[in-house]
Amino acid sequence: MTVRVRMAPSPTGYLHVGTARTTLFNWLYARHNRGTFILRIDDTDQERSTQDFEDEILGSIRWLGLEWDEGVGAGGPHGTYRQSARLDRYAALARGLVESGHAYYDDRAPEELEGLRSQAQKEGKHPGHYIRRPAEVATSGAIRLSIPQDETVEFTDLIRGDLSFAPADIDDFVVLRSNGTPTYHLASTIDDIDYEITHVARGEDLLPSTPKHVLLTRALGHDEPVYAHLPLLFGTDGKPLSKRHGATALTAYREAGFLPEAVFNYLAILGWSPDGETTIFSREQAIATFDLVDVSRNPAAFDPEKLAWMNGEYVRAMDIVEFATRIRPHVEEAVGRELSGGEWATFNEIAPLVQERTKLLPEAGQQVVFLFTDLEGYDEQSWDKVMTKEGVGEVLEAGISALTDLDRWDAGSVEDALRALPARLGLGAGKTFQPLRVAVTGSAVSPPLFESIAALGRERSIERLQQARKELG
RNA sequence: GGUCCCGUCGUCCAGAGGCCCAGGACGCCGGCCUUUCAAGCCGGAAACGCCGGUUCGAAUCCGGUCGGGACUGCCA
Repeated sequence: MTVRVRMAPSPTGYLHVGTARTTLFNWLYARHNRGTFILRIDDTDQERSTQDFEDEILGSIRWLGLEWDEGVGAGGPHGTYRQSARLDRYAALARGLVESGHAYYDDRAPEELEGLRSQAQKEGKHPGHYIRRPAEVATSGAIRLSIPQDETVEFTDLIRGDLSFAPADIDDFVVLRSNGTPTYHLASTIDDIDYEITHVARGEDLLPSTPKHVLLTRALGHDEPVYAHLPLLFGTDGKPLSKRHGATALTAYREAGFLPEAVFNYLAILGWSPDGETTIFSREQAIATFDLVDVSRNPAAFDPEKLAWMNGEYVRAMDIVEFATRIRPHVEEAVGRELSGGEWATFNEIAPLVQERTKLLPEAGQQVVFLFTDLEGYDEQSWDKVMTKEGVGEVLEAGISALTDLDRWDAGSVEDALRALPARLGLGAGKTFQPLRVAVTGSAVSPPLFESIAALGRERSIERLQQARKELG
């Protein structure tokens, strides 16, 4: 039997990192088993569903590299893979359920139902205990599934093991609303049957609904798929992941300059690992070893700091040409204009040094702005810390003459010339080089000094040293 | 309130009765390297929620307890 798994986002919001991880695990499971990964759109909620959200979700999934084999945009033998196109089918099957005696019409008023519920709660019982088929069944209204009371519902969860639910704790839930539209339970269950889904891996929040889906599937005359309920994602404080923990939309990470392969790796490590030692691994390695049964049962905290560290690992592991190419947009963004071919050549000279100290791509742009824009002043802290010291003026002057007399202009020559300064001035290396750094780059924090000066060029380097000398008064 | 799920360092993961006075990673602390910032290297602090039981032996099995979470809609 080939594995067929699906992801079924509702286009009513952005792709949440938790949903992204669920998608990732489904994808990994399909790839590991050489199965089929299906993408379906659960857009029964026409009010809240939008094309923009759908585009955003699909774009995010593609960005992560989780291509799907069947479904929206990819085609397949099951039509549009959009629930909004299948409303008639859901309604027809719901009515069939009434005919076969598995379901019944219910036209009781909301207030009446509410009364039954609060009564059940008052008595410490499950609402299902009261929301049952009335003696007098209606001939119209919503359609509820009738839960057989003589049998406990049992099924196996790949992650949690054998689970069982007492029928009294399952209410006769609505499958078709009185307006004829299906509930999530109905549409999702029918789709899983029609699309021949073999494994349903979803968030643990759906676990309490699973016995309903099992019963519904059986009432429809089929065997239920294998379920796997993934632990939910939390913040590092143990509270459910929300805005106050930072961005929860995957696109926010994309825009912040995270690499898709790093996000992929990080999401995978939330609730799973290939072994006890490995933290960084390729998608091929993940595919080779992934299995749903190995997924952790307890909730995982999404830690942006660890993600950032991991992103740095991926940035540094990147091929230098690729790195230089990928940060171009960020460099131009930081500089505020497009760069010329010559400027790119300059940039490429120090790109390897920038790469080493980059965690997020946009930071890389910040590191090189000094090369392509005029210095608009100095970083205040840097100035106070290094430029207000005794002897800074002499250092700058020595630097100016050392560079002016240079025959050749490259990092090595610049280094040779400047290395001689500390001894000549009777100062420590730091006392000599830091003032030069601040003068040339505007900050006490920058890429390595000699390479920076070499890349800046003789004329502009000396200009900046003179400018700083002037600022000193 | 009820049903269900979960419980190893601050965080993620490893551990499926002796290999564990618990291992790897992020973060943190200290050191080395060093002209800055990173990176790298070395070292350190840091956990089996609690109580019983089973067993020669328990992080691993059982029970209870406490704590956290999800669900409890004609939302998904």
